[in-house]
Amino acid sequence: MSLMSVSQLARSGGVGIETVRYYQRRGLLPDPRPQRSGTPGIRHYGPADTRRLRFIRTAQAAGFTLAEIRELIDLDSSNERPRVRELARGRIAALDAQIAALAGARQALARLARDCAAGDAGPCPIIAAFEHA
Amino acid sequence: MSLMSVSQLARSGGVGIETVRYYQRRGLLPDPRPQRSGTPGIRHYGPADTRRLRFIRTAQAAGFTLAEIRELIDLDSSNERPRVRELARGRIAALDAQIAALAGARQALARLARDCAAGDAGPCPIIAAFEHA
DNA sequence: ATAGCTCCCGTACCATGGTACGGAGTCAAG
DNA sequence: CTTGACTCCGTACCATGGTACGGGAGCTAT
Repeated sequence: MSLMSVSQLARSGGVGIETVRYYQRRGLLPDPRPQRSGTPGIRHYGPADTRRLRFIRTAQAAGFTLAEIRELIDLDSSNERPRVRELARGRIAALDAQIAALAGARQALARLARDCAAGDAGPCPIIAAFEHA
Repeated sequence: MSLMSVSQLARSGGVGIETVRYYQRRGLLPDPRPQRSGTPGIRHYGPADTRRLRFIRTAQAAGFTLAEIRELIDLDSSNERPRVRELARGRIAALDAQIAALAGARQALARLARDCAAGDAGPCPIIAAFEHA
């Protein structure tokens, strides 16, 4: 299981084969064949690729875009930790803003759903409220 | 100011003109000219359109897609409040999940940023952690 | 009445994150 | 030595939410 085919790699990362190939095109996953450029043939992948794939999924879950993830990966090789921290802090701030916005919307929506359920007369307060907020 | 041009309507809703036209194509905003179909000429908009535009923006902020917003609008005319509540509840659940995911990512990222700032030796813990999470 | 804005309209294009397709090559088993 | 599974590759397509372009018509002020 140390050397995997693309489909095994994809499964190990919980993504589709096409997604693996897409990540390679985006430079997020190494394409294991720059030996002589243009060499054809079947690629084989190792544990590092599985880790990389996990990295991508986790960073994605934290809200990083693929472009940012690519930057993080590149920074990893170049040891520029301050820049990594800068990206992380930016993402934290964005997450805070996003969480606050969603929480606000959630509260408003929950209250409206309660009001809407409370009576069946007149215009639905959910719709009405969205026109004025 | 009661009857507006498209650009005034767009400004009143904080969107671009093209966005107004896009919403019309998507059926989110009425196209004020079904008098005789195909009548050309300049359209005029009223306060109801501004309200509708605000509704769209607010619902969007609550995470509804344009398709769902369209459904909400259609339901408003047909008085199906149970269905509106159902959509609202679904959205609340989705918001809860999304908020939890983002909060988790935020906490992890914040801790990692602290760890990363704590020392400059070895691999950056942010990158490393994402490979195993 | 001519310039200069705005409008209308269709169509094309953008970013993001994939997903699908078709043809050709490769590989292992029966 | 053929069949079937898997791979490679380029290209095209998808959804979402817009944004831009270009030509022609109309309004308004000078």
